[in-house]
Amino acid sequence: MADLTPRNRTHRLAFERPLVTVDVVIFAMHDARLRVLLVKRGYDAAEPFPGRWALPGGFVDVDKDADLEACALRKLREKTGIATPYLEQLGSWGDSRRDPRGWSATHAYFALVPSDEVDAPRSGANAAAAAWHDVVGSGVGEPLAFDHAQILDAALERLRAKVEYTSLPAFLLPKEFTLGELQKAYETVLGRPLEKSAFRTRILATDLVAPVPKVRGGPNRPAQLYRLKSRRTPVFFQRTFKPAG
Amino acid sequence: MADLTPRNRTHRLAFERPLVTVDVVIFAMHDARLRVLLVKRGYDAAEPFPGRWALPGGFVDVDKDADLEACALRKLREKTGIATPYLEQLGSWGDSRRDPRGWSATHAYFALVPSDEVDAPRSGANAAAAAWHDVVGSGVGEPLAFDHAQILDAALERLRAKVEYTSLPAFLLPKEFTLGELQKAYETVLGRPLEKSAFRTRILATDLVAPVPKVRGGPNRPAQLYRLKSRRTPVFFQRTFKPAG
DNA sequence: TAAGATAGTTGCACAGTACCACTAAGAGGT
DNA sequence: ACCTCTTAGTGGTACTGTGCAACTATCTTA
Repeated sequence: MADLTPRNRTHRLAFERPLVTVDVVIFAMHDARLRVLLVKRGYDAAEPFPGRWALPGGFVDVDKDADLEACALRKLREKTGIATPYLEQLGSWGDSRRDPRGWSATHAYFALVPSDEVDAPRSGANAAAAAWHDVVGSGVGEPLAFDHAQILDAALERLRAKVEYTSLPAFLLPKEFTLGELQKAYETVLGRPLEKSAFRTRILATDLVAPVPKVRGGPNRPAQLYRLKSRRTPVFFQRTFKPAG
Repeated sequence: MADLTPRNRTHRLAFERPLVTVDVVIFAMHDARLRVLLVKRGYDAAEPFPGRWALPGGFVDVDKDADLEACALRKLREKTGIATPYLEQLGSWGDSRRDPRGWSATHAYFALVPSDEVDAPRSGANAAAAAWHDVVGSGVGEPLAFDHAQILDAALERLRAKVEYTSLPAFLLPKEFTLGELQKAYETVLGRPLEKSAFRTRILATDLVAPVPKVRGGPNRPAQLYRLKSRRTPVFFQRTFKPAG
């Protein structure tokens, strides 16, 4: 306990180093349902959690990855082909037992991808092993590899909390959308209905969207189409939607 | 690029592993000033950043540390003697260049410690090398080791953002405090004055504090003393203090 | 007794949401 | 042509919490 500045002791570099991974929780919305992309682990019994569903991720490659975010973007691009999603660092989980191969720490990110850019996981080498899963409650209804269920739960909690006061659901929609569709996205993530009037007032009072000179037709009154003013940066509101406490 | 499931490839375990560290941004408030605890790095020129101030932290010890949070708590306890602070994960920073010894990733935490429990850094082996620094703007007015200035900046940004809608400043105060002192803590962190009336209404409307049957005297009207109902869990408000957008 | 200082309250204006009712504009059936 | 259904979009009142400012309360010190 005398060593208060371990970085100063060169021999520490020879100490055992933890495993370092990056995992990405990728959310999308299809048919008014929130979904998350999972990959199925191989059946090689020598590997941990064979056959289990897991978050896309893996070891940091110190030769390929310039930094953690680049590593997360690489995983996401490999799985979905999307290069510029909304990407946010979620947190890190590290302990001696989450991976049977040793002390490991994972850096978790969560991404929101537009529903028109990924209808199906990307075709490719192991693409058959990746699939969208419906989110039900705080998970996907089945156990996941490692502590990924816990990470997914944290991602959902973060997402739902931020949806109360940010424009995050807009990143789950295609480039052009109606205010009705945006409200539906909010309601899907939150799991409760919102007041139409207050919702529209709030959205239009911010600098979030701009109308495009088009409408969406249908078996009823056409709706004005909007686009995001910024495809990457969310807007923060001053209030939450509904007093909850 | 064909390998989409690197965890399934055993030989990866032999790959080079990044260095893994934990750093803690420890905030306290003394005399209505926000301060952060820093440690001075040794002067051994073989080590990176000799003589520079740095955040308390160091390598994860896979034998001692059960998980990341335990590691952060260990660093904090070694430096301040405090065992149960408010502790929140801040984020992680990892890239190939932040540490000249190799690809490294740090897990950063930030802690809020009560002003009456740490007037001075703990005495001990290297205690002389630890000191409280006044926060000015987004830093401490001098360069720090590694990317610690960036981490400190992120911690301040997070703290100031959350102070707008949470009870975090309460964790910087002693066990018993007046509402005036609490308001002063908010104002110190935010750097702007708040309305007394609205502040009191907000605080008392939540389940944050309970009065203790004591008052604090002085050269004026005595003030009611309060204590936190929960010493660890913050309260979230529905609104921010002042519309800013 | 007055002055000074901080504690704590009260009243009014204003902003934004909740709630709810209303109008608008299309498709499709009769 | 008309009615109905459906979703888009607007308007009006009530309520809540903050901004602002003035007011009262209670202590010490001179």
